[in-house]
Amino acid sequence: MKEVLQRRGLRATRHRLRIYEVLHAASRPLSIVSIIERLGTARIDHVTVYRTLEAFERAGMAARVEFGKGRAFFELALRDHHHHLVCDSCGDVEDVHVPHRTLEQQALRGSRRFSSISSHTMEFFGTCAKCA
Amino acid sequence: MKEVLQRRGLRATRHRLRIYEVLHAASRPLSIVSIIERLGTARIDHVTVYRTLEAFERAGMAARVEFGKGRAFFELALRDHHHHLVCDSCGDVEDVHVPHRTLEQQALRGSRRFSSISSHTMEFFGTCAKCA
DNA sequence: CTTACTGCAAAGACTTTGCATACTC
DNA sequence: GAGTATGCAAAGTCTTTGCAGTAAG
Repeated sequence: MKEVLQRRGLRATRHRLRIYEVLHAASRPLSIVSIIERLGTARIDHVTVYRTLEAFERAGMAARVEFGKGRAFFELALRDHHHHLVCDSCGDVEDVHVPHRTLEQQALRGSRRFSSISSHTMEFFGTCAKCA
Repeated sequence: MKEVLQRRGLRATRHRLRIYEVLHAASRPLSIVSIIERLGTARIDHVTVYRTLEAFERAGMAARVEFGKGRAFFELALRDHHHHLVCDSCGDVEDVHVPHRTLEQQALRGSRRFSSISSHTMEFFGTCAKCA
């Protein structure tokens, strides 16, 4: 695990390993607050959490996700590109795979003023089986 | 124009008409700051702008859009459902139409834990012709 | 004249910055 | 030991809340 960080030029401190563990265990995007809660006894300053996630993101280890909730969520960026299904009621998140390559092509084709598209975001909202 | 507001149960005050005008003239999503700037001499308190946009949204007259920038953007919700193409460089926005009905169906089909999908968000990021 | 709207002040939620100290490699 | 990482304090940005005064229907 230390290697994962060092290979990306990051120092493998105890705090960073712990944050990595939390993200790995969650296997879904977590808000900063939620990450701090799950750190439990580790008691890491919130500034450090912000800076660590920023470092992870820059290193391509984590991805930032927005659910229109006005705050950032993070997940490990180990898996392939996917999208999220968010429960309006309980906030639970499920990964979904939707063909998206053609979406960017379609968008570019439908555009009059853009010359290239580099990325996109897509989230779905609904009700999970538990809440239904 | 007053009718548009009154028909929705909102009082047609000078401020609200002015904010409506600004949104209409822009024909693209605007941040609160940008709206206040465009109000020019009107000098409307930012709290009023927030509350007005909230009222417009509740009445179905305006839609809130997020571009992952940590702040809200608003546009009139008069036109049909569409998505946005945002320039990474200058922030310019263009509307694009991408078939999306099937997207929600695909997502639901690919889900294991959700029973229904009610909405989605989708934004594209790239470079506009001007900035290219 | 009743009810909704507005402005001001203040607080709240989330995120960032500066700087001295502590730790990795 | 050089250079990064951390904690603390403080500030910054965007948004919301409370309340008294104002205006619309």
